[in-house]
Amino acid sequence: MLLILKRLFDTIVLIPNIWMDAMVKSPKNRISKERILDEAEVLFANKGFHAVTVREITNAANCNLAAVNYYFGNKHNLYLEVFRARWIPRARRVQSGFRAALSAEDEMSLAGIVNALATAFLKGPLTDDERLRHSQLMIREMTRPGLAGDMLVDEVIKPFFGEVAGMLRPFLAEEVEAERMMLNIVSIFAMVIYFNFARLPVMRVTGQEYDGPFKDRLVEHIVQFCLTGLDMNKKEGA
Amino acid sequence: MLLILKRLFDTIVLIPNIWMDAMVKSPKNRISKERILDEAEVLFANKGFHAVTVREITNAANCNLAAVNYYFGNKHNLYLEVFRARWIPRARRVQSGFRAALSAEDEMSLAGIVNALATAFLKGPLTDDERLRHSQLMIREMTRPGLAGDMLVDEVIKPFFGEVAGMLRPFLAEEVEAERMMLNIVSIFAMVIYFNFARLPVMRVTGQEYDGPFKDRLVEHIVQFCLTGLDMNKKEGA
DNA sequence: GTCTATAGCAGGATAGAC
DNA sequence: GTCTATCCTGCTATAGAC
Repeated sequence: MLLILKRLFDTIVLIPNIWMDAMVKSPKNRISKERILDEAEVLFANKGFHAVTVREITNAANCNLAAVNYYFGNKHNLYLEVFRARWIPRARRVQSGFRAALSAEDEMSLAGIVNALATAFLKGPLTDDERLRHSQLMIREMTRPGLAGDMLVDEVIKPFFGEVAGMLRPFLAEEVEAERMMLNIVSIFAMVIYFNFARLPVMRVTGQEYDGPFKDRLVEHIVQFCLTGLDMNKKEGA
Repeated sequence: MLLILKRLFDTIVLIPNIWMDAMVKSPKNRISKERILDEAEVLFANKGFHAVTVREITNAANCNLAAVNYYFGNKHNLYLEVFRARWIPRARRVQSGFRAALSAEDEMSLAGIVNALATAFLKGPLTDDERLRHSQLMIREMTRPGLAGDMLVDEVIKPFFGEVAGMLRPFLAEEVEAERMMLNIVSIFAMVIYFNFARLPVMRVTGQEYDGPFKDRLVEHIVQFCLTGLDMNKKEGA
């Protein structure tokens, strides 16, 4: 029991500091460390934290079992670091892609904003694999908070939602108060995220592969649905 | 020695709490098999297949470790059985709720269908806990196919989507072909499912608890968003 | 910094008493 | 059907050689 308490204490308090020191003092072997982060992200995204073993990671990264503990202290810390060093920077890249697409337009419009959002997240700067990993990790953290979820919401999602809110504001009626504004933004994201991570049921239900042409149709659909809902398909006079 | 201390600790401190929970959640008069299914579902929903141990389940169900293997053969089979015996019947209850709500209306309408869908899934026949569990399990299967995902799509989702498609058909233009029809239905579900399982970020971003009044506003928002998109909030003349 | 070897333990599964 | 006792695999984490 003392051992257990000690382990707990180490995990929460001591190891992160030790690990920070190691990172600051020994920036030599970035390469192994980076490979571990790469492979760990893929595996964590595919299978989840508990389903992945450290052996699996180090084998995939073609390095020694002990390397994870050497560089990251323990498995859980590696998981957090995957978010700090991989997920968050990638989220920022997607956001930059969104801003770039917007600033390329002649003038801002509701359709332009929604289109830029859907495009950035479904076709944006990421490779297809990256995109899948990204949303899988995100979904995992949303369904099971406590591992890295808070960091994710506070540092990435909330600020970005605020930014988008500011962009939409001029186009929406003054009566639309803060809560409704957020619900609208969340709804756009719900669509984008869902079509990203729920490929399997979407493919099964539509009978389509997630190839280029289909993704183009998806973006088009999402933009139209977010702008006008089912209205766009309504029968004349119905 | 440490092992003995830990066992002692478990026995004195942990077991009584678990036992009390078990009395509340799964009264002893339910036969063991049912109690195991009840507790297994809660745990699998909260933590995922790999993060849950058989010991955890049998403790929560207030029965013996060997019971899982006796009744279900192994852990994975128990997981599948949770879907067969709990998830699918509950999904059918939700679907029945949807049909009941619809048949209570004077005449079918687009708004009526969407409203019945959102209501059935967000306020419908389930308790709040059931609803959360239900969507958590669903999301897990969607992000990680192979455990029970196929069964779920084939036996529940696809047939239901077909049914909804038949209902929407009369209200949509003839040009709307099968794929676009499915994308529309998937989109409605994306909204409903997202607001069900992503409570945490939604709460963090809106600053609201998922209480009764907020859920009413959610349903209202979802219906409006699905019917008219952002249009409903658009500034006059924008 | 990298690797081997291993401690120490949790977890799934089973045999067999009752 | 239920329980105890136990096997044994495979895990994380660490010690210590090089």
